[in-house]
Amino acid sequence: MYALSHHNEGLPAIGELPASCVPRFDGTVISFASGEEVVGAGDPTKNYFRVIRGLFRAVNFTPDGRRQVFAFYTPGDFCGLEPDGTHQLTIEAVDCATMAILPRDGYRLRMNDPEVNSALFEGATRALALTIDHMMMIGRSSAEERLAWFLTMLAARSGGSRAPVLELAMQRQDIADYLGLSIETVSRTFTLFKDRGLINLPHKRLVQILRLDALARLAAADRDAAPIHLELWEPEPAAAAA
Amino acid sequence: MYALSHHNEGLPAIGELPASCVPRFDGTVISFASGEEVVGAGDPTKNYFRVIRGLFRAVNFTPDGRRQVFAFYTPGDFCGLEPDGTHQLTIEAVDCATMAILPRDGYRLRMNDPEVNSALFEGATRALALTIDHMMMIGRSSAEERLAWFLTMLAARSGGSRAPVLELAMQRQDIADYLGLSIETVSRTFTLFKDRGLINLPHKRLVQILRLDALARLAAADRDAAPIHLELWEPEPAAAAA
DNA sequence: CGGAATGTTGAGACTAGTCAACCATAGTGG
DNA sequence: CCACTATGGTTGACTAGTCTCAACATTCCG
Repeated sequence: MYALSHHNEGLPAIGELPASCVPRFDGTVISFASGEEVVGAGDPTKNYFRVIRGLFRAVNFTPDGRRQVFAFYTPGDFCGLEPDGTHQLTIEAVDCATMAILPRDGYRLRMNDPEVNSALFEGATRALALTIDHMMMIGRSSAEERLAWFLTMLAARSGGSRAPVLELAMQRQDIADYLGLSIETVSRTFTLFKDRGLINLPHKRLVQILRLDALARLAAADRDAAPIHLELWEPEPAAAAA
Repeated sequence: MYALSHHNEGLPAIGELPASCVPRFDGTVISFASGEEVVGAGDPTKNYFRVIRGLFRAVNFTPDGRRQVFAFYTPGDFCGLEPDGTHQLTIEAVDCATMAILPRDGYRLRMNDPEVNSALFEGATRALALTIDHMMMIGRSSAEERLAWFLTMLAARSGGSRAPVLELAMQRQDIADYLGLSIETVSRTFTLFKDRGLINLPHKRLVQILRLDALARLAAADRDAAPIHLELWEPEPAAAAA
């Protein structure tokens, strides 16, 4: 369990949050150290969770130790939306991060509140939609396509910039287990992308995207597409008017 | 779209359904021919669906034609639970089958009905749970483990018998695309299971499970488990008391 | 500076994919 | 009733991509 060790050593309290982050959900906010467990597989499903700060991951293990990372959760993301009495996934903090704990009982009592309902339902269906993509990728893509998909997704999440610099909070093993690859293959594919000029790796945890267009095309798993040329991915409409 | 061609040629009408199948959901029931599309990827999300009879599949394609079967739906299953304005998945009839069409508008109007809400939410989270398993399997399992997982799942769905005979309504290509394998590998693995005495294949579409215990162990992806011995999978408690 | 953890690179093995031939079954029409 | 065909399924030979194991490099931290 997440152990009520809310050691908020100088971390921002709930007061600092943007209002949009915890709308009409009153929950306890708890901080987790890197690697610390929020819930473990098999724990009773007492709460929902919402990320306040930092990065979390949902993982699952086979009996013989193979590991699959099911999702990464960033601020604003809901998680813990599982049916039945026990959690199927373990949720852990990737780096030092904070989470709002939202007791399920409270929601059950408010089952008639349409806003709560649609928020929960929306969360579940949105997770489902993402998972469809994820599964498609794992089931049918090459190593290159998988990593390209991952980087493209991170770039999209991180906001609008056309050549974003991504800070990878997770380590290679997490990426590998998220993409269904071995850590070595992930590493080799990073190197490959660097050698091809698609990215820069100023630091192991820092990825500068140089050719988002090329990555996006790879990610789309469209092997019939033209083999990459140097057009801008999304020319500014303002500039185009000149 | 699903074309209002409800050609109910001698098929059971909704009156024949067990009451539990369409509880308090009043929708039009439509029949589909084998391979016929219920909704296509990109169609607007106007309805939810509930399988009445037969088998449906949810599929997705990459731009270059690779195919992934996301799920099979059997009677009682909900589907069409997707967010946003358009469907991500194509839903098709595998064999000749019927589906209840449940207009979303109707549900929105009944957002305050707690029963409808929990049914929808339950459907979404249950789909999510299944998908977690599915993804774990696709991401981290060998061909043998995947097929064992598939057969074990079908056996569990088909009811209690300890040595069930499964009728596969779907063809090998569907199984392959569901498991993220090639059709040849699926075929070879069937043959392998037969040669090992785990199953019998009286007909291509008929699988007799001989060693559910062994399949279940394979499916659990537990490579450290004892290498299969002939204990009964689930000895009858009554018999054990003797 | 030393040690541990993390990441990269290389060589070889192995699983599953691809391509191609073959087989089985179910219709269809003479 | 029997070719003839179409479809779906199986099998074999070969290939390619990824994993495994091992060595090495780098970064982090005490």
